[in-house]
Amino acid sequence: MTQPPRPITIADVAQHAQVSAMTVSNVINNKPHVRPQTRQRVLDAIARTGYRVNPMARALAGGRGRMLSVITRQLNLPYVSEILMGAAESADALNYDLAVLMRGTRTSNDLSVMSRLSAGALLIQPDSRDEVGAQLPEHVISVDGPSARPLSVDNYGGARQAMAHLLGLGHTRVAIITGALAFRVDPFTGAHSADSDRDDAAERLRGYHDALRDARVKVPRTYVQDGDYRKPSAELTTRQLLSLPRPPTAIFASSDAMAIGAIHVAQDLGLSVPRDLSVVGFDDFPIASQTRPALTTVRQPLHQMGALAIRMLVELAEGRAVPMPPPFQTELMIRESTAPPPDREKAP
Amino acid sequence: MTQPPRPITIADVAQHAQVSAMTVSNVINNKPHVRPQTRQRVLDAIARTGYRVNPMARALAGGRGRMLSVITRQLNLPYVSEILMGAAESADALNYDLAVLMRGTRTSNDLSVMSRLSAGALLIQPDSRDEVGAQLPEHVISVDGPSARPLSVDNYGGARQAMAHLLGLGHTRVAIITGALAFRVDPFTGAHSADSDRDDAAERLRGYHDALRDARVKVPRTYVQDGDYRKPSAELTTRQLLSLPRPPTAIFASSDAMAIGAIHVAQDLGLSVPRDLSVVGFDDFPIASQTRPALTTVRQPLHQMGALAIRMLVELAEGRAVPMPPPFQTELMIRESTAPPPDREKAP
DNA sequence: AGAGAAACATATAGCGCTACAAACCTAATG
DNA sequence: CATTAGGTTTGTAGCGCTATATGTTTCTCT
Repeated sequence: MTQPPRPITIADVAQHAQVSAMTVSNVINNKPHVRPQTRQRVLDAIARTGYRVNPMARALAGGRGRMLSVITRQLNLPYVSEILMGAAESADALNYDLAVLMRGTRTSNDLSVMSRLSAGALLIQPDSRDEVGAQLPEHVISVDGPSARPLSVDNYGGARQAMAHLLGLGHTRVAIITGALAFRVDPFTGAHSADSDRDDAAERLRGYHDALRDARVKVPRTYVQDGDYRKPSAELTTRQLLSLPRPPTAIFASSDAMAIGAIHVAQDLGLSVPRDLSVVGFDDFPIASQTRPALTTVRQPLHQMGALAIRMLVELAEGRAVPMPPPFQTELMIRESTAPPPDREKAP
Repeated sequence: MTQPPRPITIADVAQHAQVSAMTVSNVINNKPHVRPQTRQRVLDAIARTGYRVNPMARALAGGRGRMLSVITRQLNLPYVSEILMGAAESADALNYDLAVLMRGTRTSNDLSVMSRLSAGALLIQPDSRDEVGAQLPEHVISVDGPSARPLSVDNYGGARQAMAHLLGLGHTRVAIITGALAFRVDPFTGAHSADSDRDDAAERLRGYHDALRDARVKVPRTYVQDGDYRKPSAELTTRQLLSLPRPPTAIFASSDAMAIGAIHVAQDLGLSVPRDLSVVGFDDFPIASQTRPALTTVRQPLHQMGALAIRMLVELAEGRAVPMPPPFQTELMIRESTAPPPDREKAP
């Protein structure tokens, strides 16, 4: 067991440079009032000794580190990793370090680590009352969840984009597979109220309804099917949709995973996508462009959101005020899974 | 700007419990020699005050925290996130916290944070001389890269599994698209030597060759095509393979992404997979089972590797010796992209 | 040249925690 | 009943750094 050599401290550097420890500290932190010549001497000593700051000591002593953290529950979701990569890029550019913390099942004790060690935190899908969020709201930004500073996507607008595309193509029989609608059913009154914090699915559904209404297109109630963002739910509901007496000619799926599920079911039933059925997804995950047919989908600017969140965090950390940006706009990625409805090709 | 109230310290708790700070520390750390009654009193005080340890102070003072870190460069790769999720699960079960650090482009200063704050680190695809790895090798385990304690997958065996399957199906015209072969070409002598640290691709290729040799199957040199693990490279080479005068009836792709690329090209050329062409991938990423046809592929137990790495790290952290496990065995996931060669169906 | 103001450098005092060793209690011995 | 062994508790002394205040220079201006 090799004993790691005693780490170099600020005092060692001070000795080498023939200055006080404080001066070394001042140099490290780019404080003013250090003569260039002295600064250089210290810098040399740092290089010579191979000194590195101990962020813990620094944090303990009151200074905040140049580290930001992202706190999330899952990691293997494209949703999360997209945000993360945007955040990482941005952090790198701003010369901050990024730590990703996965909170475990129970509330993590050491969650406080980062909240103290880092200058700020980005929360992805935080709980209603996330500890960090509650404890130091002024250094926290959240995506897809409540906090003092939530970043949001214009889900409603995205849905309208998707519907405008479909409607524009001539579809009138457009179904939707919703995301997980976050309704809480009161066990006593039976009343169910939307969880206003996590309403992406509902917003997309609203976009669907409004688009239909504005276009004066009427669809049967059965065209609205509940999904849960995941593929199996879409497979089930697509089968139901396609076995309807008057099946839809287009499906707006509230996630890419569900869109892919819908396409697979359609193909299994001998239908061609997009000739017989158009499908639009939501998210634009990396797979979306890799499937056959490549998926037409609503792109969420997750990468940019991650990047912006970090930039805002840095602003906050460095004491500047930051205005909250408006909801992020989505972008419709038109690829191969949508086409005019078969009717039209026959009719005119 | 609400000033966060001064955080509760060990001293506050001590005062509440009418004991010394040291006793509180002893209780927190489950040290022996604390009377149950006293312990309880302290525990109550902790609950009452809402005290939480300050991991930085603890780390500074010499104790190592219950935190492990994973250090990686990328996050949006299925490869990485699979390992990560395994690690997260395991860490959670062992009551450790997990921090994921993304090292930026330059060597991160605060990389040392975790190496000091955490009890150990798992390095994913570390550089040849990663700082943490070099500085405290006794607390580091790596996956897919050099370190004192590298975890490895039996790439050779995996390739042989894939080939045995193909050969068993009756294929004799089997091509391979290799991964990124890490050869370094000496600019002077022209000699090229394999980078022994990152030899996955070469190992898979060796498995391919040996399987062919053992089965006494001869294939033209053109059946070995260089890829780089990514889809575009496979699309290019598959086109070449299929335009050969005697095209292969099966392709062993060294990654799932490349396998999917191969399938798409084949489909574009009007071939049916697996009827006209069998394709085997390597990795078994989540997408593999979601494609049509679902991909037959060699599964790397990444999840388990992540989980084991953490378990080993905990052992190391707690002072026990851990033997290095043998290379992880792969598993062939037989799905829909492989079938007997068309020849056979005609011939007999 | 001397006063005052900058600019520069340094001592001091912790941040919250844990080793370590010393002190304090029991209760079981001789 | 003093002695000792053992468990139990508590000071003391930092860990490496920074805020603050307090010295030093050095420069500027009259």
